[in-house]
Amino acid sequence: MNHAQYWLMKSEPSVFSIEDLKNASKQTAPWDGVRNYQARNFMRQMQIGDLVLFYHSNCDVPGVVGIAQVSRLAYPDYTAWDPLSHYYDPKSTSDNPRWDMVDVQFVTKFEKTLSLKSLYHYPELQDLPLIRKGNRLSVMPVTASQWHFMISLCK
DNA sequence: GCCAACGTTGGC
DNA sequence: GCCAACGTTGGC
Repeated sequence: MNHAQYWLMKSEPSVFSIEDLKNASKQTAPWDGVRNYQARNFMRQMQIGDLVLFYHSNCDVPGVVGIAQVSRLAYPDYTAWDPLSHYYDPKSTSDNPRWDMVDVQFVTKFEKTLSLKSLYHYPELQDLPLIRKGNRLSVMPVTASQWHFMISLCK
């Protein structure tokens, strides 16, 4: 793997959890439903093999729960075309798709959740968008040093 | 369930 | 292009 990039992606576990990814066919699933341009643009920058911190939001203990890797480059999010989908967006058409997604594959689940609350304590992570006040970005880049620091916290 | 922060929409 | 209104996110 050459020059993998690092990312963090949020999901509500009641909708799609790391367990769901682990149990999915080929332990792989499309990261659908992103409806934010900045987040979409980050997904367009992803490469096969990029590593992803899987984050659980809107739950008892919000935090990083494991690792996934990008297994397919960005392609149109077809849930935007499905009128019955929660993610339906009539402004996205197959001729001119507005939203993209990537596929991610399960890598590992941490024994303990790396809680958001604990992450606030570390100056090493002060520039991580996740812990900036009011940040709601659901897909964000993580620097190599931030990545290695967070991984070291899991040991 | 509350609500602060933020993004998007659309009238003008 | 401004900006008020509105909808969503997501921690608490």
